[in-house]
Amino acid sequence: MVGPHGTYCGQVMQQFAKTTKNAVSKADKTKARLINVAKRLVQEHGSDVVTLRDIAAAAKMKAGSIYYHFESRDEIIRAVLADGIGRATVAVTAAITAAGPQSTPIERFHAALRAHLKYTVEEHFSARLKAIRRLPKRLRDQHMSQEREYAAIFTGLLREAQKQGALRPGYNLSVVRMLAMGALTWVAEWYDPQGPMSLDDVADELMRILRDGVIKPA
Amino acid sequence: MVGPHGTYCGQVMQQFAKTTKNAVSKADKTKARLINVAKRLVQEHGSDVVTLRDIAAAAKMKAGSIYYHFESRDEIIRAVLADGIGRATVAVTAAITAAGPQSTPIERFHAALRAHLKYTVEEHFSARLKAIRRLPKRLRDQHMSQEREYAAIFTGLLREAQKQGALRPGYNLSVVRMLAMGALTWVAEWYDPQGPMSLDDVADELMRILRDGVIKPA
DNA sequence: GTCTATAGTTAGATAGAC
DNA sequence: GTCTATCTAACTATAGAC
Repeated sequence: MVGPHGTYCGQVMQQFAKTTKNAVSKADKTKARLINVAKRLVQEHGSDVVTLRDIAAAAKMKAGSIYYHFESRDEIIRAVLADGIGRATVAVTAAITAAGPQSTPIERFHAALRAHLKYTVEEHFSARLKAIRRLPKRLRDQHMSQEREYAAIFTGLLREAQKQGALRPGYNLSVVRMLAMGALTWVAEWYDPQGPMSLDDVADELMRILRDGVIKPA
Repeated sequence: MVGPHGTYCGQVMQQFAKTTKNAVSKADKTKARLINVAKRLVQEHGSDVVTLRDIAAAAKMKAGSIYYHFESRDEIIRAVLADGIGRATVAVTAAITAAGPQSTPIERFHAALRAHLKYTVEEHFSARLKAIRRLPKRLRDQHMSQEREYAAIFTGLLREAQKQGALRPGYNLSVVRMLAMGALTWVAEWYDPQGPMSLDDVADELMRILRDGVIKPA
């Protein structure tokens, strides 16, 4: 009657860890399916309005059955958040790697922003914001620590650029990073895929602002 | 048994309109008090978790009595949003006026961003984001039209600056505005009032980015 | 592992007394 | 105008059959 929660307790990004192992039980698959289904629903309707019954129905199960795989509704939401930030990390680090070892930190930062924006908008990241506050403290702390690791990727690139003397002096890099990523986080709220700009265009526009500024020098 | 909803139906920013009239009934006062109480609760706990019973208790009433003043819970949330954006508009236009007629559009834009940030963070504007999606379409449309009017203040200043030739060419001003305001909207998520930076410092940092860029010219 | 059935809560909303 | 009392409808979560 007790589900296999304990096995993964404390682990972060279960599904990524799992793929490196051989044993993938039926429970693992069902759990992963539930996370994917829940993610889709949360993206579409917001984390607050999605019920266990919704998730169960979309996964062609009954609501009660979910409790075999998760201890509570909050655990599912947390798993969705962890999945999202895990995949974002993969996407961003891949983009950085793709920039190549010859690239400058600024070029890598640019590539990272592009990847971040693409992921953010396509996965409707802002739906996540809504979820975080509602989580019980323990789960929220877990999420915030993942969030910090993710942010550190970007700050690290800026710091590299700074060390190479590529930045104007006098900036607080954390503040610059938060302003830049805030600008991109908000894009999901106004971006129109039917419009003339691609997401890369938007990221490039931000990069141009960071590079040149908007205002003509007097 | 029917409340006075119809009297104000379709009106925007009731409380601002009211202050210009003489007749302020008891119902008007109670309604305003309910909006203020609801706003405080929404700021503290998020729009989704605040219940009518919470609002009633904080206003020292019983839940059922609220229905004399509002048709539904959604109407209260909408009133909170309208109140918020109304006050933000007042704050921003006041800051622009305070910049004086001799000021440049860029200076006025700077003043507007400062006021916007101050209001956004102090009133925890981001709580609002959470609320918008849940509103029924009719109320959401009303809110979005107010939102557009507010945004137009900022785009207007940028367009003035552009006309005076103060901006670098090739920028989409709406995109610049949305990126800049997105950066500030996100500030409420990370700003620490105990930290070394004031909110004006943050706004100034963004203005410096917009002015000079972050990256050294090659 | 998934089901059915249901306990236990809590929410928004309404009716009628005062 | 505000109250009490209550309806109805949802939700999370649990228990036990299969």
